[in-house]
Amino acid sequence: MATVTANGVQQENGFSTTNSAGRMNGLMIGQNTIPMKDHDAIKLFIGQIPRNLEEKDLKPLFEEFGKIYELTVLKDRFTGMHKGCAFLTYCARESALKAQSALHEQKTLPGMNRPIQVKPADSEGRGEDRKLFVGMLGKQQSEEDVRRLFETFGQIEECTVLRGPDGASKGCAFVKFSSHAEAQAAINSLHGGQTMPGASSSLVVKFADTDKERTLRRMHQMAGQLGIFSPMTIQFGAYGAYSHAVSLGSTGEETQMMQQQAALMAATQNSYLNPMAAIAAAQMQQMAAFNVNGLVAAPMTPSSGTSTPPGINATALPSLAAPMGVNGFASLPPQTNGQPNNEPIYTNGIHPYPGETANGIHLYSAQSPTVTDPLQQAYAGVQHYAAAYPAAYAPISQAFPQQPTIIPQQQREGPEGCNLFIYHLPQEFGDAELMQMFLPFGNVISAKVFVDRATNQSKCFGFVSFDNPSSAQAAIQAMNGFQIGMKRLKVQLKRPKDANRPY
DNA sequence: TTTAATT
Repeated sequence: MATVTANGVQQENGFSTTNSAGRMNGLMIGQNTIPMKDHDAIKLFIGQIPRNLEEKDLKPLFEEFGKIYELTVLKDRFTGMHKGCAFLTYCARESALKAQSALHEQKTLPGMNRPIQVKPADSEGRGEDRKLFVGMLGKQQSEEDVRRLFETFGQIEECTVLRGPDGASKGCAFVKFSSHAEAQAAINSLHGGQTMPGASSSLVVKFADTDKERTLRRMHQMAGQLGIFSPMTIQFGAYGAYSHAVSLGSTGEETQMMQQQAALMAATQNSYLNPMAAIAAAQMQQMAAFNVNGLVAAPMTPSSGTSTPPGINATALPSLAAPMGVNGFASLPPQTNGQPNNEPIYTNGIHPYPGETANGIHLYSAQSPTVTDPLQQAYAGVQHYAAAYPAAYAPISQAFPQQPTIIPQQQREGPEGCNLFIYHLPQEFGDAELMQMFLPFGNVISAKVFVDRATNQSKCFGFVSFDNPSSAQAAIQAMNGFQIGMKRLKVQLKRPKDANRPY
């Protein structure tokens, strides 16, 4: 029995039902309605979604164009962090087309500085083998100008000039053709052929980077930035090894190893001033921490085949490789690629420090003489945080910055059991950094660093309030003992006797 | 001079 969908498209599949609005609902079998979609339905990628919007918030916006078959907000699989984009499949192909033309680049959701993106997901078409990067454009050249330049070579599906937040062109663009051959033809004719007004050299037309290449470039940039400020020889050593691998042309495993090292560098460099960078490093590592065997790559050991970079202290190397092998972010068997392993494995995945027992009690003989390598210490700090991160998974609903509404103007108390006292904060930390550090664990209603009135200097302690006790507990679990520089944070429930005083 | 994001 053929039925007609809400938008009038004939549908050849089975027994349909309708809801109260008269829309087709799906296939009814007994009491259950199974959603149906067109065989040629299009999966859409939705970009530029504010990170506080979940499926239920998005649904009304998209339902306007037809019955939704599936809507999934993308989350980081490890941190649960909203990625700011989603996949959307309508039951009817036609709905997808309507939504795309009505919404793509047509409106900007609150808090975003770019318009919403609605287009077929990458999985729908073939890869990026028909997308060109165009460099050395004039800063004045618009999408239209670029289009005119390329339209003789074929059907242009997409043309975007890259712009900064202020809207100024970055002098480059992406142009997507409907076929690889068209794209190739454009390269052949245009690359290097002319110099645009204001450009420093001739036009660049080449296939756009793959995801892999992009990741590599980011690593490289990050490593470069770290190198500039790096006070530690070992970081230059790590960077050297990384560059070496790049120049060889990287295999998957080498890429993983580079990511590990980059993460390590980030952890080291930034844990003094910026634990968020350490957090970012931890997130990066999730992508790369383990090789196909589930074993950790041990890239920096002298036996790994990669030459030991000049200037690196060889005795420091095993101390780098070993902790990676022992502790993953997930609980893994204690395999270490042949590295000796005498360390206990803790079932909760958290690796306590020397001076701290497995159940988290501080003995406060903390700075063990056996852990003196600052890199290792910094790494341990990241490990501690990252290992405990899954515990913070559930409460995450508000993402990092760009949420002006959750930045408190003044200190607010949460309910009993929701207020934390944090000591041993870095001198440089202000309210904003404190808040950022605790946002992953839930809804922070207040974050206050105490400041000396006379000097305006931080007193290195502060208070953070959540709106529920389990967020507070998750934060204690993850952040108490978190190493920043040479200090470890003390994170505990605020003593109730202060409860009624603002401070 | 390589995007903000692609399960």
